[in-house]
Amino acid sequence: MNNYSKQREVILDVIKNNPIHPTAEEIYQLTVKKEPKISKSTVYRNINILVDMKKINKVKMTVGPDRYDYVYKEHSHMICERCGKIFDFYYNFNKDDISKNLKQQLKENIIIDNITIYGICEDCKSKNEKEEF
Amino acid sequence: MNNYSKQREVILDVIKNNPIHPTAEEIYQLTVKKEPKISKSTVYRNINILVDMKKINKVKMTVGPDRYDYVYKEHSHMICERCGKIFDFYYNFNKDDISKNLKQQLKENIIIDNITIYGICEDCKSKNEKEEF
DNA sequence: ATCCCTGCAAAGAGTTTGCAAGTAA
DNA sequence: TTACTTGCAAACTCTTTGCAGGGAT
Repeated sequence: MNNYSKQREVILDVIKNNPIHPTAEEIYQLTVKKEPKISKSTVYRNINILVDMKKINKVKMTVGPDRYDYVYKEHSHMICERCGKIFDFYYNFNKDDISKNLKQQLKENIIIDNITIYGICEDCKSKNEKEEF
Repeated sequence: MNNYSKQREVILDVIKNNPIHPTAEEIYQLTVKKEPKISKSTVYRNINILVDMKKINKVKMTVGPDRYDYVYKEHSHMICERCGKIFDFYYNFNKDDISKNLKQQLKENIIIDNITIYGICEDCKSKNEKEEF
């Protein structure tokens, strides 16, 4: 399926060592320091391959480009809808019970991959103290 | 802040009466039937205004354009990562407990807006029976 | 030898913006 | 009459793709 590629190795390494949920652009900027001739399309292509290989996760943002996340341990994300900051956290969702509910309501067996919370972080909340929060 | 606008009313109406989680393009196609001279930029502008007004929700897709959702009752979404289908469902997440955990782990008071599950639906699962699911 | 990978440049999808004219308050 | 809204077209951001050459197996 996939041949070895130095570029892909460096890209994965960059994502692994930068737990900042980098965007494709940030991954490119970090990778190009180690592989000066790499092109942005190679970065995009390999990011997609790594997502398919389940070595990294794509994190959907409410605003701005997608971000990526090295899969080191199962965790959840809380994403601020205002500023886009991503927080990792651990929570023991009752996946069996959620699955049971999904099955009842949707009449489908769903495989739960991950659970994401969209909300407002403290900084953004305090910037909006006048509003209806 | 916002003046009345016929176009915006029609757009909201279209979203309200089409619980199919339409994309901006679909909203435009449905709206243009009632308002033949409306432009796509007006649709985009008003969608953003309606999101700001919290009359509709933006639903982030794993693939393809964003979709929109009339806010009629609090519910959660399960989004298939393979085909992009959105399922509405109701689940009584223990938001107080989740908030408590977020506070402990992130040292921030987070306002939870909505909880989205990303997973694989039954159709997509059976199309991949050979794989490691 | 065959298939996968690369860089480059160009194209693509989806969304936003500047502008001059029109409409609401 | 001031501030918000519109349609149009152009610009913009992010991502994907076609191609010819290079590298892995």
